[in-house]
Amino acid sequence: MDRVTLKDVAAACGVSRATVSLVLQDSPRVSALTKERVREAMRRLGYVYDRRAANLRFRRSLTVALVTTDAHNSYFAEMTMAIECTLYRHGYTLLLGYSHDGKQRQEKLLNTMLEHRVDGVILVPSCETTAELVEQSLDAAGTPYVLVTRPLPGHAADYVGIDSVAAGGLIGEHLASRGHRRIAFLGGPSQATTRLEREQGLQSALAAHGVEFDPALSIATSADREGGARAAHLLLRTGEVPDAIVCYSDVVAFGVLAALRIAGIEPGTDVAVASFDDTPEARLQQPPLTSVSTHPGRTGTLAAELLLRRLEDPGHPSETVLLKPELHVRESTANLRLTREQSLRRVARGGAHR
Amino acid sequence: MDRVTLKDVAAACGVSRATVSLVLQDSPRVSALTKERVREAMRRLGYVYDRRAANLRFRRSLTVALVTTDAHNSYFAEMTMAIECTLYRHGYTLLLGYSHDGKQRQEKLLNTMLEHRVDGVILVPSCETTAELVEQSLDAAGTPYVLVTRPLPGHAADYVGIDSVAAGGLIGEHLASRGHRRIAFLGGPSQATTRLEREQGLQSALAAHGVEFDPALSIATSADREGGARAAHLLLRTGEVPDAIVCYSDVVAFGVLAALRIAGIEPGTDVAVASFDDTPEARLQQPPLTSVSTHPGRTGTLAAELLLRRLEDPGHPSETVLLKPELHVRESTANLRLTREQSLRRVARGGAHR
DNA sequence: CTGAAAGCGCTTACAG
DNA sequence: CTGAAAGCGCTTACAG
Repeated sequence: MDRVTLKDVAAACGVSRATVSLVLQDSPRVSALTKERVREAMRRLGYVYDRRAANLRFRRSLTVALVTTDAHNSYFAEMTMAIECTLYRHGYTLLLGYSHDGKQRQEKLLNTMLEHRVDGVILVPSCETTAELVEQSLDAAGTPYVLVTRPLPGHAADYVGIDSVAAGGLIGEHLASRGHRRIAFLGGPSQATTRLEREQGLQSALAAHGVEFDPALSIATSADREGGARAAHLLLRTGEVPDAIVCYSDVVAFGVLAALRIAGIEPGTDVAVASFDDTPEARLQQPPLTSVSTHPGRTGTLAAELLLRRLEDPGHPSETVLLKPELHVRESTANLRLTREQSLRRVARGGAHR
Repeated sequence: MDRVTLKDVAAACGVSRATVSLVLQDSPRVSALTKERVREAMRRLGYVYDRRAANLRFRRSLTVALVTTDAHNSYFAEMTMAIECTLYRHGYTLLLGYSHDGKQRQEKLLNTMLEHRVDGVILVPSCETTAELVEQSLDAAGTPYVLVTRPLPGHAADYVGIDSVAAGGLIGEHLASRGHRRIAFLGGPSQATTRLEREQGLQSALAAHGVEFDPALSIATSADREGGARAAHLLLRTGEVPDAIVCYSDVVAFGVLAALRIAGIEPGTDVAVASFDDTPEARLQQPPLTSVSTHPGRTGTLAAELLLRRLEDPGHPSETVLLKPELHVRESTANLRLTREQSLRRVARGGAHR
């Protein structure tokens, strides 16, 4: 038994395929009676609309591709859900691919998505993605797209992300104003724009308080738990415990916390710890983790909305949306009793550092 | 400028569309010289293969739909990644939809996926999904599918999940053997098969140790952090702190831990806490959480493999794969010093309970 | 080794 | 209000 098509439905009610097609679109040009008869036949025969065929004519597929790095990080999971939700509400279906932060895999995925004739693409650029790469694939194919989370320097396209410099600044300001002077920045891939920007913001804010950021305390690793643990090890190997540790992300921080404890250093007591993302898990740590919210849900929603607008109006000038980060101070940096003790140590050590 | 099609490429090299199509498939029927010429032209013109059109003829779309509940839970995030990875390796692209555990939304999503003519579907059935519902949509359309994570009683289809009864049994056995007698089961939707099975396994294992499970201590809520907190409140309102709390999932446990602390009850010290999923976050709690691994990655990979096999061989008898759970004992239940103290209390209270 | 023709399932002007 | 015809971009026998 073959699949039921428009032709079968048409034959079953003695009308033409054109009429059935019009019923499908609920066109006012078809009488109510005919509509009812056709619809009844569709139900009876178990007809399922074939969008591929329709889209071939129609030149729209009502699909959007999301190519992202992975979903281990709950930031990306949140963002993905928000994107799907927004697309769903507008009748679009999501095609999803994980690049695993690999350039080659990303290229293959983008190509496949284009072959599937998605109407648009939302891309979290993998680590080594360059502006040329995107131009050669997406722009060349004339497929609208939005970049998310990681900016691509020197590239004019719709972009949604967090203001990473400001995010770094928030933490720097917070730590410096509490008197911390020796501050490490742990984890995250060294090439990542996000990392560079956060560090830059951190550094500027510290400088504004007369605190110099020591590049030797910036240790780049992968942006996962293992990376955090590794960075913490490398830091401790220098024999120095800084006043505060800023982690590239909450996930990195989890690894850092574990490594510190193994080394007998109590986070929040012996050293302040702060990070980026403000995942739900950050709140649940012991001590609860000071973290800068990067608004994954809002980012996803905005990205989808920006893309949908561009689909409607391809000529719309490209737009960059930078969300404002928010600092959430928790016990990992806010325990006053402890910071007072630390202040003493800090003062005692002060001369050696400057 | 219109999109470049086979026709344009054919015209550019003075061959027919058929020949270009054969080059695309690297058919041995075309000479090497012609192939090179055609490929060069495709590059030069920026030709992008249109799978929709190809599939319309070919009757395969090389796409698979995943309809799952959400991705807040890192269990589902892991599973989704494993599915995407396996599909990618076999040349399939993933269409993704989140039902948010809603029956209606799931139905709409499934319908859309069928309209997109996916070759197969991987479904995490939403809460109220019945066997009939699945039969009316997926079976009626003749689209192969695999059920994941949540079984559908009385339904013969490919299924991959964890043996939830065994999982509950592992925790029951562990807690009973440590002398715990009053044991609560918190969180998770009451209708969920998974919940029923875990509770059943828990109850049986306790019974084997002569411990009776009190249904009054089984409190169903949503399967998220808030649900956990709510369940803990309801439990504490009875005025009793049980010996141990079994949580429906790690995420629920995070809510329970927070609520206990707010109430001045220290998890691991005043009450043992265990849960299901063994997410990376469980290890990172204070105290580290005893949890039963439910193998999300393995589940996803197997589900995709089962579906791919069925796509190749539609007549293959349907198969149920039940993964064996694994108990990971950590400090939340394993702190011996504490359990000894608790034993005393327990003994002192023993008479009152039985 | 290559081409002309039919067809996948739909939609869209154009007639009537 | 409804139908006949062309066409979306590809593939697949069938000829030559």
